[in-house]
Amino acid sequence: MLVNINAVSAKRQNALGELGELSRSRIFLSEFKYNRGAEIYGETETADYIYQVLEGAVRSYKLLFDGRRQIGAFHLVGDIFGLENGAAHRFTAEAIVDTTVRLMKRRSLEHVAETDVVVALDLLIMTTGNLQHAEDHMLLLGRKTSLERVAAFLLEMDRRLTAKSVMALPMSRRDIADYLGLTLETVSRALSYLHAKGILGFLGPTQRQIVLLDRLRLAELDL
Amino acid sequence: MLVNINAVSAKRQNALGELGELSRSRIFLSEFKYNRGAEIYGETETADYIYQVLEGAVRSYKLLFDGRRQIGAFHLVGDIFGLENGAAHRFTAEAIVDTTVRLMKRRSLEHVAETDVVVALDLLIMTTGNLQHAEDHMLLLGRKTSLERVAAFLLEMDRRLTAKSVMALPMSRRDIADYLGLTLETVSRALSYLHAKGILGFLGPTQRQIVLLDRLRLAELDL
DNA sequence: GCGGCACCTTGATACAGATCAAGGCTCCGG
DNA sequence: CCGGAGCCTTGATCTGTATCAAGGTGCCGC
Repeated sequence: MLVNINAVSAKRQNALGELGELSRSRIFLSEFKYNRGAEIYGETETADYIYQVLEGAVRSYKLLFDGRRQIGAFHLVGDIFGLENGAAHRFTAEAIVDTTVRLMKRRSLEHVAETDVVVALDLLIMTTGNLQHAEDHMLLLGRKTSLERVAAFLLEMDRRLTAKSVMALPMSRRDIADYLGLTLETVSRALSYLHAKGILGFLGPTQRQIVLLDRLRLAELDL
Repeated sequence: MLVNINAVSAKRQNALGELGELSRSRIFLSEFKYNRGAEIYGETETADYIYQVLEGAVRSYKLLFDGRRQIGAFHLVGDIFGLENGAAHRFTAEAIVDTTVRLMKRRSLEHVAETDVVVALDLLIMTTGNLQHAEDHMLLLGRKTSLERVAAFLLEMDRRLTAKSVMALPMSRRDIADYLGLTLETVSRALSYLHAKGILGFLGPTQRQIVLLDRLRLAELDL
């Protein structure tokens, strides 16, 4: 559901690192805001738009009938998502916190890609990046222990989330668990263990602000 | 390692369903044969060629330092693999049985893609297909039970392997286990359970020939 | 400022699947 | 025909993670 609309407010000049040629074509239409928890699109819905996170964070997931959930990716500031190269979305996307996205019509992008080989290759590069992430995640989900998974998660977020020393995780323990194929209790225990070992520290009153105190030992835990 | 070379033996006119425009450009160079168990390329090797299976079957996998293995995909007759869109391979590929592949230089494909938008879009379609498979497999590895995984595997092989009523699996129980994130014993037990329930039958002296007797009930076991 | 809710941690117990172990079958080479 | 290797099944036991349970903390609305 669209919660709040700020159409065509082009004041933001965000870092478009991965956009390549797309950033040069003026086909991003407008901004939208989604409240925390709001659904951006549902699995199997027709893919009319693609999105870029300007502020906030998004989770993409699949559900089984009985409610088991697998989060395939978190989308952070700057990330592009919803790029399915097909008629229908393959994940449900939800705002984890209040989130602003920029969006464009998928058909106009397709149209450009059909004639402009540079845009087509940009799409290929982005899709390849998504594929590589999924391939690494299969190894994690199929063969790593709970501690290895949590260590890998922290290192991924450390790399992606910010240059600052403090990691402000937007997602809950349950989100992390559903990303790592664990339960929230197991995630919590792994984090407590890393805390006790002096590998990380907690900051705020909530436990979502984490400082990595020993990236080397953390990396040794992720094989 | 290349085991046996049949260069430019173009006698085979295989079904190239997924190749699209690529099948029309005459850039597939030659055929190679790999013995059962032979490595086609290693993880992190530079990706000089891309491959199509003409006969046989191939497994693509990642290893952890202590030997834990995750197979990301099986490549069957007609499948194209080794398409990394980057300098280095991200998996190790091995022949599961004696296997013949057709191969082409990656650079010549890249060269064509840089000018021909149709070829670039073909590459995008193939990469998107690989991504979709990986996304579904993340759900399986993260959230499905052992029985659900084995049921999903059988249905996938039934769909991909042959139109015939008998499924001749080229891979061992250990390969299946490493694809599904299980042990070979758990795979064996799940197959025995499905046999006892009358959902499948075994044929030959070895247990690799399987007949699906009740696809409907099998599909109900895969959520 | 108080009550309730969302979120997190920690402890106790249960269980699915891993591990350890044994034996059977087929194939192959001598 | 025999012996051994590779592969598979089945049984017994173990264990990592899930499940069940209780309690703590911060935050928000009234």
